[in-house]
Amino acid sequence: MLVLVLAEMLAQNNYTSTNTNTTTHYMPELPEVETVRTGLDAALRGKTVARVQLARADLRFPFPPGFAKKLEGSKILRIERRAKYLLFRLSGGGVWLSHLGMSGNFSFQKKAQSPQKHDHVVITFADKTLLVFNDPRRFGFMDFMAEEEVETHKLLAGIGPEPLGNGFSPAYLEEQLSARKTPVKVALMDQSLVAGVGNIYASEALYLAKLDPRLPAHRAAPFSAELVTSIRRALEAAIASGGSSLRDFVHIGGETGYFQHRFQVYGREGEPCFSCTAAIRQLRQGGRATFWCPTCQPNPSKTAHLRPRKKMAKGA
DNA sequence: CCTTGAACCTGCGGGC
DNA sequence: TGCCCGCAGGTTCAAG
Repeated sequence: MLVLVLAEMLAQNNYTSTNTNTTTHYMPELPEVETVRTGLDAALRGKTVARVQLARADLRFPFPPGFAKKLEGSKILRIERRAKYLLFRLSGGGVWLSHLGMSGNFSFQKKAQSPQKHDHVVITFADKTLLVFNDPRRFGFMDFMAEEEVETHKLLAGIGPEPLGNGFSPAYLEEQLSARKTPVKVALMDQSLVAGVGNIYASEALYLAKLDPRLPAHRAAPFSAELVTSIRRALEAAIASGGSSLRDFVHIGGETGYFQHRFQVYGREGEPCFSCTAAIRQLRQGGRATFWCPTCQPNPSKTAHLRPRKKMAKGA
């Protein structure tokens, strides 16, 4: 049953056989990747890879040499997430790493269907079920490594603490923000500072924390406790929404509430703030769109005096 | 070291 | 209808 749920949920963009729904884009930041991970883990755990077909030699990067052969014959033990990366742990000690980029999409299929545009990887399992990776923009990619290489993998080694883990403490965040002049919103999107916070949830978290996204990071540092709480709340709410849509899907029959997850500010320029009704505003920071409420997230010059207290001298 | 901006690639919606 | 433009979840890289 869950298999059907997953197939539908993950095949939003290229579902063909009974597609009557509008196409929805899903946005692979941490909550979305975590929801995908949950679904894939439930559907694929224990399955043996029989065949891997690549429609091209590269996505964002070339597939590693012998990629298909390294997967074939292995059993999927479990699927983990680190930042926005998926790690498929395989029997034999191999790890299949995957990133969804901007438009990557895994769909699970009970039987082979006619290939769709941008289907780049088709994996057939021993039980004849299939997993298809579709990615129009090809910002996604895949890699393969031995499990002992995970910690030192070039793309994983520099990633900051998981925001929902213990390593992401107010003290840590304050230290990190204090050393930066860049706008706090840009800082939160830096994967070396904290893992998995992307363009949407950076705006959402700052709204919850009532902080102006333009505030220089070092001036936001005193509010690190609020920021940690707000980041976690924003991410957890979205994950919960994804989880509930997984459960509810069977009853809804086509709509995934997950994709209707309501954002407080993202994408809502000109619309009323849900808290104060002021018009949500938009600006560009580091080339990306930022959304904020000018009333609930007041100007830096007005927040300066709100500093709780002077920072205590550090050390012994 | 930090910071900024361009680049990667396709699809879509708005304006004309 | 169609063309052109800007924009979109992420990350890497070069240059300042």
